[in-house]
Amino acid sequence: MADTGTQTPRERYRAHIRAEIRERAWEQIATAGASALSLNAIAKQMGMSGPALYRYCAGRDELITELVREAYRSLADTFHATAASESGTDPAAPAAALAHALRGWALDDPQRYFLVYGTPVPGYHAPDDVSGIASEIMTTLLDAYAASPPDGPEALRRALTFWTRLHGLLSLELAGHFTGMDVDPALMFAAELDDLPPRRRDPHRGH
Amino acid sequence: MADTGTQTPRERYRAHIRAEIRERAWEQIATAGASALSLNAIAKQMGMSGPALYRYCAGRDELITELVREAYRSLADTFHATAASESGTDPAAPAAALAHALRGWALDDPQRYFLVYGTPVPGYHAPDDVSGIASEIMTTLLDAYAASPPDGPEALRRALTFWTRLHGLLSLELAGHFTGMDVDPALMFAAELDDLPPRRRDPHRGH
DNA sequence: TGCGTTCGTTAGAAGTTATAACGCAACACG
DNA sequence: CGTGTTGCGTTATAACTTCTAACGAACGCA
Repeated sequence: MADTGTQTPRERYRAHIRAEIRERAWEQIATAGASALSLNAIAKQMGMSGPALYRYCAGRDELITELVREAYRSLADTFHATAASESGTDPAAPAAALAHALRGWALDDPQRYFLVYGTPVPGYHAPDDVSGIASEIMTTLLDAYAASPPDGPEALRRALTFWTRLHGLLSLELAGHFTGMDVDPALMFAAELDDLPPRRRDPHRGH
Repeated sequence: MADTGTQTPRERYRAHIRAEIRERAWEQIATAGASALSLNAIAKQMGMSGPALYRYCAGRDELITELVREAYRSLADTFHATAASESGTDPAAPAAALAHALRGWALDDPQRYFLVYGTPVPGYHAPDDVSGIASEIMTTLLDAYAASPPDGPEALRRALTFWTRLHGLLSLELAGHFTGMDVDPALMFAAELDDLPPRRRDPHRGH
């Protein structure tokens, strides 16, 4: 993006190292969870010893925040791509396409999903740009529902229902709460997706 | 249960200390999350220094497992109590009662909820008795749905839908993903609860 | 009263995050 | 092409953490 060509060798090197740090961090998170992420272990894996890593990242929390940002960005991009590729086809389907994209993204790396939608740390507040990406994701979903009936509040309600229902299903599936319970998550997902657009399209405001 | 009267003074003392340990642990978890739980800090809070705690609990993981068990047990008891108190009243309502009980239990201590349904640690497997309590919870929910139509698979489907939808809503609410999004979680919850029993072929009573 | 169990202590090993100070290599500039 | 500044990686250190080992003292039971 920002003139990659006019990078000094040092900037180039820094970017490379930082990328490798994030890469190793993702590996660790995938195998042992975010709470087990160790800067020291990453440094040793990269052949350098301990404090050298602090040249490239301010600390453990900053690195995790960067990974959270990367995860949000990844989901936002996935949503954008599916929304774009689905814009020409069946105008009633974009929500379904987003649903499948979400499930694929979640199954692709469960811990990445949990980094976005998992247990929050009580004190922690995400930086502004991260919540910006979060609202970007929500907007993409909202657009998918605003397409058919150009109705604000109703589209929001549908988008929220999409989000909460699919998240409930995915979250429990990824956490392994369905194991040994004779239930096919993929089938459940399909069933919920089928139920998703509330059939009562008539003005059902009264609550 | 097992003759509390015939406790030796030492057993009595041990039980008291262990209870205080769990109490302090819950305080820490509520304010800083489970990943920040520190045995050392608990010991200092209790006026004794560090390794003394290892007389009462095998280690950090064992303590967390005990808290997870306590959380599961608490939810199971809440469900049992709700189902029992609701057994005499409206036979179509027990699921709704369970739903409100679940939401109350979740809001009462969000981190306790996440200890049960939050981000899992990839390697960790809960001990048998904990998964026993989990299935006990599911059975209570299942009974609430098996009451009206004595139909196995359909009751399971409804119970699972109850679980996944309400968990999705609660999980996102407790994690704060609705903040700044002009949405009332309580209203959303009521709306989802209203949509819950799929009204396809309900012989007794439509909604 | 005596004896054994159990408790809480301190000491220590092996980790972790994170900072400070130092030497050296690499880059940039005259 | 040399020189100087910048930045990288090192080791040392502090302050944590979990957890084990060994010791003395208190407690309970006979």
